[in-house]
Formats: sequence, C-alpha cells, structure tokens
Amino acid sequence: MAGLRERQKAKRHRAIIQAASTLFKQNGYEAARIEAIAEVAEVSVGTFYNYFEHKADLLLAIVSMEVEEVLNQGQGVVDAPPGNAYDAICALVATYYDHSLVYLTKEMWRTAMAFSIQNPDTPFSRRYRELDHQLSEQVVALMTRLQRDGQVMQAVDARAFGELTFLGLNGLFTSYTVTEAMELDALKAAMFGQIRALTAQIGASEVA
Amino acid sequence: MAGLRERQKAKRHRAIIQAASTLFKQNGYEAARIEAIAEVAEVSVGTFYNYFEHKADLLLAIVSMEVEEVLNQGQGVVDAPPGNAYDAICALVATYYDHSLVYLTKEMWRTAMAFSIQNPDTPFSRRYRELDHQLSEQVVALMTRLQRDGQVMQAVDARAFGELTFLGLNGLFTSYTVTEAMELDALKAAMFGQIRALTAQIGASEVA
DNA sequence: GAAAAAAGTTGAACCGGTTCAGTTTTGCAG
DNA sequence: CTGCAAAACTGAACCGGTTCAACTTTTTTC
Repeated sequence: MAGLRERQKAKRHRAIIQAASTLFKQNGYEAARIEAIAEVAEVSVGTFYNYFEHKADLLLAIVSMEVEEVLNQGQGVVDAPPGNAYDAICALVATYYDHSLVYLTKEMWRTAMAFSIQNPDTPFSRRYRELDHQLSEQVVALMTRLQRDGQVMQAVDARAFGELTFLGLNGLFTSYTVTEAMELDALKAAMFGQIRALTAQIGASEVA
Repeated sequence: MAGLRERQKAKRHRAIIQAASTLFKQNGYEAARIEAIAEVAEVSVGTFYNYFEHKADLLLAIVSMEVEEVLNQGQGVVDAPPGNAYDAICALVATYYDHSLVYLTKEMWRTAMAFSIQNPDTPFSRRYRELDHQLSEQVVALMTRLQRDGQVMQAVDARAFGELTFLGLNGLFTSYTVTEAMELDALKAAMFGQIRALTAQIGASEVA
C-alpha cells in the first residue's frame, strides 16, 4: 500500500528533520530560522507547522534518538555490571554522560529541558518526561540487581536510592548544560563523588 | 540625597513590580502583556525595558523574595533541628515546600526555571543559581549539624549527602510544578519517602 | 539663569515563531 | 476518465516581546 500521500509525508518529515539537523549544527538552534529550515527542506513555512507543532519539536526527534540509544547501552551495564556497586553505578552514569553530546549540543539540551518544563501539557513534554522516567527506572534496575548480587546491602531501599541517584545525575547534568565552560570530565568527577559517598554507605562492607 | 531622578526611579520600579504582581495573579504570567503591565504602572513600554531586561526579570524579584524568606525560616530548622535525622530533614524540606506557593504559582515557577535554564548567561540565571546554591548549602549545613549532634553516622560524607538531598528535593519540586494536578501533600510524601530511605542508612542506629 | 550634557521616556517599527483563509494535489466513486 | 471530497500546501498576516531613533526632563556647568 504506502500510497503516494503516505510516502510523500514520510519523505518530507525526514527532509525537515534533516534540514533542521544541518542548520542546528551550523549555527545553533536559536539561529536556525523556521523559514530557513523550511527552505532547505523545500517546503513552505505553513507545511512545516503541518508536521511539527513547535520549533522545539524538532529537538524531540533528536532527544528521543539520543536517549533510546543511551537506554540500550545502559541495558548492557545493567545486565552485566562491573564487580562492585561504585564501579557499576559509575559505569552506567558514564554511559549516559558520554553519549550526551553525540547528537545534541548544550544549547539544544537547554532548549529541550526549558521547553519541557514550560509547556508540560504538550506531547513534547510528555514524551520527554517518559524518557526521563525510563532512565530513572534503569538506574533502579541496576540498584536492584546490585542488591541481588550482594553488592548493595539488603536493608537498603533500592528503588528509593535508584531514584535519588537519577535525580542527582539529572540535576548535575542540568548544571553542566547551563555552564558552557564545564567539561564532561568535571561533570563525571562531580557525579562520581556523589556515587562514592553513596556507595560508601550502602555498598557491600569491604571498602576498597 | 535622593534627587528627583533617584526617587522617580524607585517609584517607577515599585509601580511596575506592583502592576506585574497584580496582573500575574489575575490571569497568569503568560496572559499578562507587557503593554498592559506598562499601562497599569503608568509607564510606556520602552520605559518598562529601561527597568527590566526581560519580562521574566519580573519573576526574579518575586523568586528572590520567596527564596530569601525560605532561607530565613530554614535557618531556624538548622539552628534547632528536631531530634532525629529523619524529622529534621523532613522539617527543612517541608519549610521549603510549604512556602513555595505564597508568592508564586506553578506557572511562574515553571517560567522562572525554564528561563534560567535557557538563558544561563543572564543576570536572572546567575541570581537564580545563586539562590539554588544557598539552599543547597543550607541542606549541607543541616546534615553537618546532625552529624555533629550524633544524629548522622560519623562515617558519612555530610556534604555529598546534603547536596544529593538538595538535588532530590529540587528534582521532585520540578516534577510538582510540571504536574498541575499534583498537590503539595503528594510532593511532600514523595520526598519524605526518599528521606526515610536515606536516613535509614545514614541515621544514628536505633530505628524508630 | 542660560545652555550644554546627561539621563530618561516614548511609541512606532522590528523580528521571528505561529496561524489561517484560500489554493492545489491526491484518492476514490461512478 | 471525470467530478468531488478530503488532505495537504502555501505565504501573507498576526502576535507579543524587544529595540531604537527622536524627544523631554533633569542635572551640571559657567
């Protein structure tokens, strides 16, 4: 089946995202005018808005791709975590952080975050929160797994600590995107410090 | 000694904030047009922008007042914390949360947060982060005090746990502002759960 | 106290994201 | 094929935050 209409639609959708990606990389998100994006995609401004509700929705496609890849990689860590709690949690966090600038710049992250906060009732925001939720659940899954493996004390509330860890890594990531000068290494160092403190309390007894 | 110019300036500044507050309360932040604010303040649009760089700067004045009051109240908790770690941290968090909607609506919080993320190089954002930092330091101060008082195990890294707690309460507060239907009680319940889990691990031995 | 300088005010114009009434294209029934 | 309804396209106009060149008021200078 795939009628002409269907195919054209998919083609245009791709063309717009492609055009946007190019222009975003070239001069940043702000600088990319809808008019320019539409022109490169060989489409009118009106048509652009037939495909996307807001300019920011262009970011959603990219953020989704980004987070989905990261969730996939993260699953690898959860399935076969390094020996101790500290190393395991750091490995997961590093997976997230290291991937974060593959498709998106800090400016794009900021725009996506800001938009999602300011417009909570849009599909964009719902999807963004859903992705956050999945990341949070993955941290919980790791924490639970570590507990099962005896790397985390039985008495701890794995879910609560997993969620708290996620809020921590998320909060620090926000600081990172907001501080143009901050390097990935500094972000990791900050988060690893938190994880060190945390695992010192909840990790299996013998301290390295 | 307060020349005419000086006095007029202060008067107009006050008039604009007053007008904005009124209109924000009346119909929300978005709905309040600069033109309307200027009109109520008996000032031209151009003059408005002589006093404020962005519309969002109006929120800064309110957010500052809000956070400063909360820091004051919070100091009371830090200086004389309830008996055990759980109660003390919950008391501080409740102080923050309970005060949060006195001057600001959820919409205003969202706008302030979003603006601060998206425009990190503005005075607004710098000030906003400074306030966040002070709150974080207050949580650290409480944690340190609790440790000194023997309510938190000596081995824990009070700073790290304080900062993590702040990131947690901040992250949950964001969720709260983003979910129009969520009540203050639900927010508190969620955060208290985190604190329960946390203090179970780092609190002085005897569990209630 | 006149005149120049400095500071402040003003509103029309700008800018760029978003909307919408009118037009074109596509799919389908007869 | 033809005609028609539905879907998609288009770009000029809208909207509201922000800018700016011209104007007014205050302060300073001599």
